[in-house]
Amino acid sequence: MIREKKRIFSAFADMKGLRATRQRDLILDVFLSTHQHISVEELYLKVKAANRGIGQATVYRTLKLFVEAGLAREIVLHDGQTRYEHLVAGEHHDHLICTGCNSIIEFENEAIEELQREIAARHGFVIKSHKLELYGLCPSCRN
Amino acid sequence: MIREKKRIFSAFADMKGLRATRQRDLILDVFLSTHQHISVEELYLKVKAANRGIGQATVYRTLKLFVEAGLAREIVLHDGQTRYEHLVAGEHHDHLICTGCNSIIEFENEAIEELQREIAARHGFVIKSHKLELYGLCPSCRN
DNA sequence: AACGATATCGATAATTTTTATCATTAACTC
DNA sequence: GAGTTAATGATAAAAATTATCGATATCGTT
Ligand SMILES: [Mn+2]
Ligand SMILES: [Mn+2]
Ligand SMILES: [Zn+2]
Ligand SMILES: [Zn+2]
Repeated sequence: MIREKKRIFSAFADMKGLRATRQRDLILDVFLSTHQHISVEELYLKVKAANRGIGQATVYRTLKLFVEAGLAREIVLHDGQTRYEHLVAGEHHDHLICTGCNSIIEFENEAIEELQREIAARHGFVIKSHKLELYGLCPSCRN
Repeated sequence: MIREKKRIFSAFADMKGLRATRQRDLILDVFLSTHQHISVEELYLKVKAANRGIGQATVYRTLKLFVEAGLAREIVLHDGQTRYEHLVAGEHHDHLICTGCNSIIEFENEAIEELQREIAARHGFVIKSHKLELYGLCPSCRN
């Protein structure tokens, strides 16, 4: 999986005429080693722990490349912080978020997706992307 | 409708012990005269046109009060700009957005809402709010 | 392997949006 | 009307992201 994603980025870089740099390699390694929904600042700190010299502008720039390459998705939740998560090709999911502890549950629902397409079609739109976030309290935060 | 909303805000202010100021009156008047999805900056300019002396911090503060009073909803779309829209008590809608011309179509779909509740229940959540945005191209922007 | 062109980097300034601070002003109570 | 204090407006500050730019590293070509 990780090896595959590295290959994808490498191919993307080739196609776009981008150079292979130590920084991009390292940031991709660290990003792939993390789990879901990491903020730029959090990732920057992790990367800096491995290589003191890396600037945060580079982390910002590189994450945008990952999105462009189809490896990552940018998500902005209720708290306004921009986060990135791994993107699995061909898959999609939405988020159920606890406003108490900020935990996130991912879900997929084809019935909703189909209804979305119907609504869009009714207005002559073709959907390119969508964002569905459900906010509530998880079982442990309800007490 | 407008008179009713002014009454609601007035009652809200009484309840919270807030004072009735010229600024709040004016900002509410201008806000109610606008149509959907206005940014703070846009509203600030409109308000300033009516009364040069008003500060934008007051507009920020007052819009938050409108939300608290149930008169307005804050929405943050793809472009990152925070906007406010009138809220009709007991009603809810989601957004279909054209990424070409930024036009917005509002829709309601009870079937989707029901599916959302089912998904949440499956994870022991009770939904407090949700956000559904469909992004695509409108008929005129598809050419 | 060295060269040359230039993409990329890191530091930092600049932007953008929103919030905090605080002295002054204006509502409300009596 | 006087006193109390919430609210305002100007401005500083914070927070997040983007732009700028000289120095450096990459890479195709020698
Ligand atoms: Mn996710
Ligand atoms: Mn709307
Ligand atoms: Zn929780
Ligand atoms: Zn359009």
